[in-house]
Amino acid sequence: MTELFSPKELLRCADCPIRKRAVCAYCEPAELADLDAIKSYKTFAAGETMVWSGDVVSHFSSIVSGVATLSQTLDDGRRQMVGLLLPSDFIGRPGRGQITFDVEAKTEVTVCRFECRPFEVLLGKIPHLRERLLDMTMDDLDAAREWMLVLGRKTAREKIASFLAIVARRVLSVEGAMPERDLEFDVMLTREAMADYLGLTLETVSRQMNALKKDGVIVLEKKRAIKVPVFSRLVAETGDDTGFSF
Amino acid sequence: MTELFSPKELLRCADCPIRKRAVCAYCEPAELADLDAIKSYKTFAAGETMVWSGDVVSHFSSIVSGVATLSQTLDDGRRQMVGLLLPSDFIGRPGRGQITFDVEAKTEVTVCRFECRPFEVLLGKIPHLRERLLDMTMDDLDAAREWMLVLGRKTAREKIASFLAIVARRVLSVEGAMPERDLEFDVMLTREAMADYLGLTLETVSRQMNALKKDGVIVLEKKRAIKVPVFSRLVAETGDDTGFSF
DNA sequence: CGCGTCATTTGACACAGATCAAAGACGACT
DNA sequence: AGTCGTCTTTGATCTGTGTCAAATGACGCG
Repeated sequence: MTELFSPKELLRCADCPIRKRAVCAYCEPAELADLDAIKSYKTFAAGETMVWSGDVVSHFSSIVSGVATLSQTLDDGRRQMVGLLLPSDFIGRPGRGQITFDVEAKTEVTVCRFECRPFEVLLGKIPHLRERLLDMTMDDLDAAREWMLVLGRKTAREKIASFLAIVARRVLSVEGAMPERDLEFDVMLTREAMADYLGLTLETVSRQMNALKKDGVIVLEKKRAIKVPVFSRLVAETGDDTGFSF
Repeated sequence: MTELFSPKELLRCADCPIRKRAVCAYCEPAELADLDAIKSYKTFAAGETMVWSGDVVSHFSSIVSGVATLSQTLDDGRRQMVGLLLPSDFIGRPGRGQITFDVEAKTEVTVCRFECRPFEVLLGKIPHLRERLLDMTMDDLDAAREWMLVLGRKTAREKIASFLAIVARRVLSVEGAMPERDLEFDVMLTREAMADYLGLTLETVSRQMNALKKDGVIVLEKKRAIKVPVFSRLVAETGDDTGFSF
């Protein structure tokens, strides 16, 4: 369980990689100090379940690095991912003790976390915190609704293309600008996890990935490492020209 | 375009049928007076589009009576409903001018609405309003995520059963207690709208409704009027015993 | 009362994606 | 370098839903 960030390196919020996008994004330095006082870091290993559905959670967390997923399971084992958590995403629901989804670390994940009660107190004290939380929740809602269109109405090929386009946008927007050509990134998920996200089987995911590769839409170098020669070509395969905001 | 509620009847918030569940639910009488001062009512005919995707909206609205839907359309006409709006549901996104979904009245709909700017000012002034809006948004997010499981992993029969169970819970919770046996309600949607909600075709919806009827899970009296002899029997058909909170 | 419109049902058939099965690939560990 | 476990690919079939088409029913209107 090696750590990408040691607690020491991160003690100062000013240096935090997610400072500008996390729940604390709107906070002034003085307000940040209040959060700083109650925060701590924790790292989870790849594959570890961070929270089980139904658990009473003790902390709210922001992902600092790594990738986690939110998912639901039916009694007979059918599984659906309902959220993809990347750096700056928030986990937990102020006002509710419970969480109704499993949260799993797909890579090693480091979170910045706050005990529920103290955080809820700050929520009452810091308007900027509330505003950011509401904005993030509304963004999540929009993303979930975009995804319902993908799940309900798109073909397997369109689902894969939509997924890759979303991941490309999100991963690369964390890093900075996104070029139209020759963009490269990693899908950090197994074919099975992609299938769970897309409402498909892993076999279908594999076949469609290879079909997109054969058609030159993507280049697969190391199974998970995707290269997209022309981004608009990928977008054209998603079925809708209107891009996602996820 | 007959009106179920005339503006006059509704002038006083204290008498409002959605007083306890709408965005104003947490407000004190004094706070309510501020909202009262900027509110107005509007009625839409069944079938009317209340907002087009991409529109810059001038008002935020709460549904007072009737049923509306939130939906997205792909270029080639494929359609997915992403929200079912019943009395007390809120339409619009403070902080964003645009809406990215079509909002359609499926029955005659009366809304209580507020101009965006004045409402946003009150949002800054009234903590109870903010809190309620955040709670409602989080409830919507949970509902959307539950629905992703339905869209991604359930069979046609399970989808129909899930839909009926959700509508039963929502419609009847507005009216009061929900009995286990012999509950009756109206699905206010056509087979086509149900199909759009469930990611199915209207033919499949029709077939599965009749299959559930043949198996005695539901009784169909007038196409849209559903009777459920034993509610738990319907829930058993949804594929998951863990009920929905929608 | 008959006509037109719209919602719904029913039937026959096709196909996308699921399922079942097996073989490769790749990395980690000894 | 070899072995084990996990992830991925590939092939052969099956099946749930979609698609196309037409009949039936429900309701308002002249």
